[in-house]
Amino acid sequence: MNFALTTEWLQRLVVEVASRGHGYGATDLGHREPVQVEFGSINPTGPMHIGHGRGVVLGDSISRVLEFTSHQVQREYYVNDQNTQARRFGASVWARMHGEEPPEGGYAGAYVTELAEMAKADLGDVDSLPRDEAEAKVREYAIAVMVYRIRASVARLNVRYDEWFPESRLWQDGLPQLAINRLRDAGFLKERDGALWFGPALEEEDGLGEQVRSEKDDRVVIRSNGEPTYFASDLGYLLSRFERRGFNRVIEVWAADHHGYVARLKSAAAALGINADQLVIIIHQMVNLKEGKMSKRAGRFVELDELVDKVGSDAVRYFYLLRSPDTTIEFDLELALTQSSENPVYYAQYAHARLSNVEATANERHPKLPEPANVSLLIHPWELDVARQLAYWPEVVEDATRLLEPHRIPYYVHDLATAVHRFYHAGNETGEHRVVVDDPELTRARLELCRAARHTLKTALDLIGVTAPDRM
RNA sequence: GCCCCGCUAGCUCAGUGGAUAGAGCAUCUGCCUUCUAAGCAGAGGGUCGGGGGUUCGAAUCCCUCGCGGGGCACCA
Repeated sequence: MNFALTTEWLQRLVVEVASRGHGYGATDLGHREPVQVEFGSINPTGPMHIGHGRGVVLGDSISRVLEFTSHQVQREYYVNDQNTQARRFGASVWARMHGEEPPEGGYAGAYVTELAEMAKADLGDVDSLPRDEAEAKVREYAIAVMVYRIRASVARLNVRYDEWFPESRLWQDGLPQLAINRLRDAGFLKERDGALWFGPALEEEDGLGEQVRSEKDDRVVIRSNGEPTYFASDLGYLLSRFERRGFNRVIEVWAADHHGYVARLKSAAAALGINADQLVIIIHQMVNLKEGKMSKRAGRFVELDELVDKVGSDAVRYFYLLRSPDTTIEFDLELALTQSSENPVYYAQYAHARLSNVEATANERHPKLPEPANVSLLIHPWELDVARQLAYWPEVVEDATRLLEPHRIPYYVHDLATAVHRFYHAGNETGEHRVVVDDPELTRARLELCRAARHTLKTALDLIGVTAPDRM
């Protein structure tokens, strides 16, 4: 695409964008494709920290972009409510309720003790039950509280979910069992050392299958003690989504520490008869603290809530989305706090607020303006530059959709805001270049440009979940 | 050992074959009696980690080496 954008073409674009409003840039790219975006699904055994925030913001923005381009999106959080970690968590709370130390590999944070106190108050007679049942009740209770808190944390970041899907529902519906039977019939499972293993299958086509395949690539589905692994649940989860719920595509957002599982899950999907290309796994790199690795056990992590408290949702979202998922973030909390007032998000929001203010001023000064706008009066370079930026927007949306890369949007927002600030500033230099002037026709033409730019700014900010204030 | 990500201005990062490689921050110089200065204009700052290759053309594609981060469980 390399064509000169003529003045006349740009002027017509301004009219079109101003009239389409917030729909400008939306396309039918998705053709109503049913897509699930699953993101942020951490074990509900502790609070979200700033690393989780990155995945949550990324998944939410991908969902927003897909919705904007006519995909039928369902946003899901997969709640691990009965895996090993959940059991350890429940056992830890149970231990604290009885004045004991958490078991080996358990959870030791202060919030565990707090949960134990809450459980004692809310589950009064739990100790009259047999130990197994009591612990299960405590686990259920503790998980429910953590999920509640996670919901609150992500809501503060302007993140929405449609479904909180519990792992236990898969087993109730018999899906992992169904998947295991299917894989067994197809010859993908084998028993060894008393456990049931899944062997790789994807390599068959490349002619290297026999060389690549080895026992160490196998993955346990059912442990030798008869307990299923998370992998067994994931097999059922694939059937749940691709077959029971009929999603054409499933997009998962994972942190880089899980990347090794990508090939395994894809080969499992293929073995189940699902087209592995329809399972899209987006890996984002880690968020590390400048002081060192985050670690729950060492008590060295920053809670997401704390960051949102101090910096605000808009700044947090913009900060995360300004980076490609492939970049590791070294997080400096102190710097984030001191620089919060000069966060680049305000540059964009300020442009929006200025436009809103100008439009309000125009309405006061000129209660009646001519219709329609005579956009041939938009001739200055700073005016046409705004229009030129507007012309780029649909392509940005398309790239962000096709590549599932929302980070392209804040960069566009910045460029559009720059054009807007220059346009506005021209009126500071010389009064006659203001939007609101004595001539109603000229005012009306420039107002048209303001509306087009403001709508597009608002649309773009919406897609990254950042608010567009009318006043700052 | 194997797998994934990164290496671009002093710092943090954009840029998936096409013009003289860009932005923010930092540094320096100007601009508020005005529709909002959380803004605008300008300056300095680059062997795009090294080396090969493909191409009319490479930060971008291929190979290789180096450095940094992450991962290779009957945890998830």
